[in-house]
Amino acid sequence: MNIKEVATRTGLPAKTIRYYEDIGLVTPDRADNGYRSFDRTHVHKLAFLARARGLGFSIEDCRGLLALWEDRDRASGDVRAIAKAHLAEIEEKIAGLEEMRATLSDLVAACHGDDRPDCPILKRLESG
Amino acid sequence: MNIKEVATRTGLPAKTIRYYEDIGLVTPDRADNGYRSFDRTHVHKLAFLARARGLGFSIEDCRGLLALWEDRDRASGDVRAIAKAHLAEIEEKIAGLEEMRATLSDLVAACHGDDRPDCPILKRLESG
DNA sequence: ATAAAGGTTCCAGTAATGGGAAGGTCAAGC
DNA sequence: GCTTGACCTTCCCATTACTGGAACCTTTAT
Repeated sequence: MNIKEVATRTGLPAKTIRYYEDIGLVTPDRADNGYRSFDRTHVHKLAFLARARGLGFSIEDCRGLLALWEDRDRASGDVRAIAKAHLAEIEEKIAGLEEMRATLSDLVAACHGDDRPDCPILKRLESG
Repeated sequence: MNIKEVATRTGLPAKTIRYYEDIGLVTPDRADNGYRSFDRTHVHKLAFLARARGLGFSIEDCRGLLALWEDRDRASGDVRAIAKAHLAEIEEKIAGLEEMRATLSDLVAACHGDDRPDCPILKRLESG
């Protein structure tokens, strides 16, 4: 299977698939003409990566998850630990963004938003 | 005023202040020895930048906000538009992260997390 | 024969810094 | 006067996870 079809099947851009090969996440075979040749397991692996990335796991997280995935004897506790750490990060990010949202929506609400030069948003950025 | 003091006053790392000069956000004077020389207005501007960045405005947003801030005749509607767009972005990010959190916390809850190799998290990543 | 659609490698750029090298400057202490 | 240490300078490389583009080769269809 050539790269374009893999791209269609996994939803990953061809560029990204090549990049994943570069950094050692997949190792497709090569045909005589130099084209990458993917089989079912490669596609499966890439689809796994696409989903994990979609859930916001970093590339390095994915590397770890892949290793665990391919290790028949892995402990599910290891996977859980990665997922839990990731969950904590997500929750932190959400908290930060919610703080921003609160401040910003206060500011937007306070701003009359017309042609007058008086603007509470800038005032706030000016003086803290 | 030398860069270190400005860094202390604004909370921005010296590196970042130099970078902001590079990209044209501030233009400190230069002393005879080549050192950057900041005055009150520079510090004020940098403090403004620090706050705006702290609220998650991008550098380019900041450039726009700074221009409006320095324009005595600006319309507060312009500022409000930037802030509203940013608010919308933040809300999108929060929504995305909350989806991830929901999925992940389901997965973590479903995973027994012991030494057995059976892991619902990997199963889910495997089959979508 | 030619053109389109695919494939390849490599180089550079993104956002917003951070790290560190190599070297100039300044103030204090001896 | 000299040294030490803290500060300043510029410059280049690294980060994350790709994305775009150039230059070039292969396959397929007309």
